[in-house]
Amino acid sequence: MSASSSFLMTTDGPAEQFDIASSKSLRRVAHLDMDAFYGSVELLRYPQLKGLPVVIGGSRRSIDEDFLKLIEGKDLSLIPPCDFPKLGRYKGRGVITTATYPARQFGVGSAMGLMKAAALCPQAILLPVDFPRYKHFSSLFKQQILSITPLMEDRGIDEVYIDFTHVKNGQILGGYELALQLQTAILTATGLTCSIGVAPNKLLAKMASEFNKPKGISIIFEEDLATKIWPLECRKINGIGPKTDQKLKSLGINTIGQLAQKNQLELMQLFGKSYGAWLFDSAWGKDNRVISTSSEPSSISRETTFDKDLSVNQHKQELGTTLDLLCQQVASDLKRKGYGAKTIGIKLRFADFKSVTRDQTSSVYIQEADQIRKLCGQALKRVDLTRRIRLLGVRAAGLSLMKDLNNQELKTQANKMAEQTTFNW
DNA sequence: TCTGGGGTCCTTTTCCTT
DNA sequence: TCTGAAGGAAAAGGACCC
Repeated sequence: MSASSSFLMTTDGPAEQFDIASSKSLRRVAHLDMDAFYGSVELLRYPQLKGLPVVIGGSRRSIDEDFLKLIEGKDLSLIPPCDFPKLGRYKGRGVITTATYPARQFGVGSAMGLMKAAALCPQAILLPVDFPRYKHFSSLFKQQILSITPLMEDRGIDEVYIDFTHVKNGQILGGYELALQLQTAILTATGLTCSIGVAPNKLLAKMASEFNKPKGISIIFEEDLATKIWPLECRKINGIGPKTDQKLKSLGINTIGQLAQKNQLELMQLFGKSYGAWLFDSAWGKDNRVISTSSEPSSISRETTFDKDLSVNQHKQELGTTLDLLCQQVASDLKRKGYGAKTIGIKLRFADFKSVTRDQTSSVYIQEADQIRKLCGQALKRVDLTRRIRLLGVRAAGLSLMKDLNNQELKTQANKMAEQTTFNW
């Protein structure tokens, strides 16, 4: 798999970059990114779609049901490609979650509206998103990593950071040896490929993992900054998004190298104290964040976009039903994960795509759908509801593990909650 | 023709209390 | 009673990421 994988050699060669003789470990951090994750997972069960334009997304109940009918009782790998639903037949709201390379050649990309994508490539095959399946493969590849390296930070469904510093083979060729070992283990266990960047810190490792996709391994040392990092666009820094990039460009800053030549104080004046300082440090490859192996959620939310924009006057019932459902979903998420929440928030997005949020904080931790619903009602009273509504969401924040709260506390809570007022659309 | 859903983090604004 | 300052907490919004 990796015979062609790249290895970024520095002028002196990698062996000179760390001191094996004194067995002093250099900090080596890896970023591992699965290659085209959703699409690759789908191709494992529909290999006949390899090389064809395929998009995944737009999941709506109607599509999912049609799709289930199509595949029911069949040998999935034998369904002819012409039987799969085509993008051109689809009408309605939704976005592309991901597109395979053949589909991208038509200009179709993730986050694109389905209708726009259909206009560009009507013949593309549309697969519904199968999140449980991706999660399953996600845990498979992470298990492989953990069986080899103990310090792994979960960064989402298809990527992780790994601390190579004190792991066996982690220092050989700057981390190349261990990266290769991980790639092989993951391919054997899942049939999926990944790209790995190894660097002195997370920031650089993340950039390095993008260098040679797919199946790449890229090794970066501190002294590679000027040659390997500075020529890149600012947007390649994880944390510089479209807005900041635009602002940087308007200042004549296009590359990371140009950003590094700026005065830090000036950046702090332009972008704010903390973000400005961070921009400067990032341009100089500085990042001292540690690998965090555990994390607690700070919020749990559910939201949904309606097929059509709804008005409170005409669609009172549909809005009410949806709000109830979202509250029930958040409640069940909270219970399943064992959390209580003190703050409940609602989110509305209007027909003009503008959003508002309103939070309501309770004096006690709550978990039940009707308690959440009551707080949502209080929050909704503070929103101007004359505009048509596109999206409705419910969020629980201020979380605490319920097992940490004692029974007496919970009883007091129940009493207090009984006093809350209700809201109807 | 538009633009999902689930998160995190940060900044600014608003509100409350002293 | 009114006003203003100060500080903290909560709320709101925005940017970003996968």
